[in-house]
Amino acid sequence: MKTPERTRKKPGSRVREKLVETAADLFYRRGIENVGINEVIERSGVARMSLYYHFASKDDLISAVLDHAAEIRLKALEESAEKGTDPRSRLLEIFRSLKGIVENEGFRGCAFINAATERADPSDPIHEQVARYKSALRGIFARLAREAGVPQPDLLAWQLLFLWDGALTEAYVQQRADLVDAAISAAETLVCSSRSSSGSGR
Amino acid sequence: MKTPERTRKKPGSRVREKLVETAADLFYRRGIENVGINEVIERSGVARMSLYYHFASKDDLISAVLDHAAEIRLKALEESAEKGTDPRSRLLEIFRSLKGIVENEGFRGCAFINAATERADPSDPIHEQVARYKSALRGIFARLAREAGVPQPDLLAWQLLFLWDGALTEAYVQQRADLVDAAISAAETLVCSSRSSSGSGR
DNA sequence: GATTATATATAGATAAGTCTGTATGATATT
DNA sequence: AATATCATACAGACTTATCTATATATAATC
Repeated sequence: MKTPERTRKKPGSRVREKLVETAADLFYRRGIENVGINEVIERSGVARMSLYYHFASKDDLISAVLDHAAEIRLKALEESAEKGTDPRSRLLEIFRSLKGIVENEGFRGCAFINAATERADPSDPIHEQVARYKSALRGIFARLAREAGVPQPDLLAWQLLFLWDGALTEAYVQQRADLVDAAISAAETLVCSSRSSSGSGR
Repeated sequence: MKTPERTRKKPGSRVREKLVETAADLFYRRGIENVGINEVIERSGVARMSLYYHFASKDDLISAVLDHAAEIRLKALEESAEKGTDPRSRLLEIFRSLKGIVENEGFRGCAFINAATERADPSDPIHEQVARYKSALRGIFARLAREAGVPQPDLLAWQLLFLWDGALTEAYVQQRADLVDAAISAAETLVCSSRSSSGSGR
């Protein structure tokens, strides 16, 4: 059974980093299954066998790419949240950061949803990884909702996650970055409808 | 240049129908790009050249499959809406029908979003088809919202579409059909927050 | 009615290209 | 010497689409 944990062993290598970054970009922009190993190594300027030295398989590379993407994205969202002064505004700041995401050149929806879609089999390890990322994102929502004192923080967190995913998806499908404004206003409605005992009107 | 409009000419053929139905099932359950035409014809019990007689290419078959799926889905949603007595409840009835959709054995998210995701290139004709379907769905939302007399029916329609897409996506990613309850309650919140002058509180 | 044409369907072989992963050996780098 | 990287060639398994030849059944025409 190969050695699937080779990935975690030597995380610090310039070649390895280059492979992950290049693959992350290619996989996102063109779809994981539409990008072959050959293209990854050509664009990385790395030898074929160097890839298979660092990664047991293409799946192993994909896994590393998703880990990398999750780390970056979650960190960026936490930073966006810090722009808000109270929990409620921190929640909305995260949603406002959607704008920058979808306006990005080459935006193509949520990388994690895309990955889960391309791998149709729900028992594929990728699915667990995607579910974990989405749970982490939902965890941020839930934490802020709890801090804001809303009555059902977990419910609100799920609802905000639906809005998040839906906005990313439609901005991609309809090719319209401005749609996120509607998502932001929906988030405001949901957040403000979940009143705590003490709160400011809008 | 062959004759690409052959598809539309003779829509009524048992073999053709069988191909579309079989492909629709296989494409949805396993992903379009993960299913070869070999499998489609084997499962259909149809000869290879019969497929290429009715369809110019695999892409042409995919297009027919999406048309077929859109027709069925939109019709079913209109029927769900009829269970409601007034525009507002008709909107919510559509959302309640989500439950049955995600509880379906082999549920794998939205077939149209999945198709758009697998075809990464936004200029792929499939994208237009997917966008058209989503616009039709949003059109249903917007019509009912207008009939309900909400102040910004188009805005509400987009927001409901985000919820719709997000709920389908997360129910798939997290493999939890019960999540749609949270989406239904969010829809209620949004619909009821978009008050018309005369309306009942909740 | 007999003949001819057209539409539909089948069968199998195969072209031409894709893909992942491996085998092998040489070469740097530390 | 051990680790890391490179360069090429290759195996084997896929893919879509094409080609050729054949079988029916219906429709058009003489």
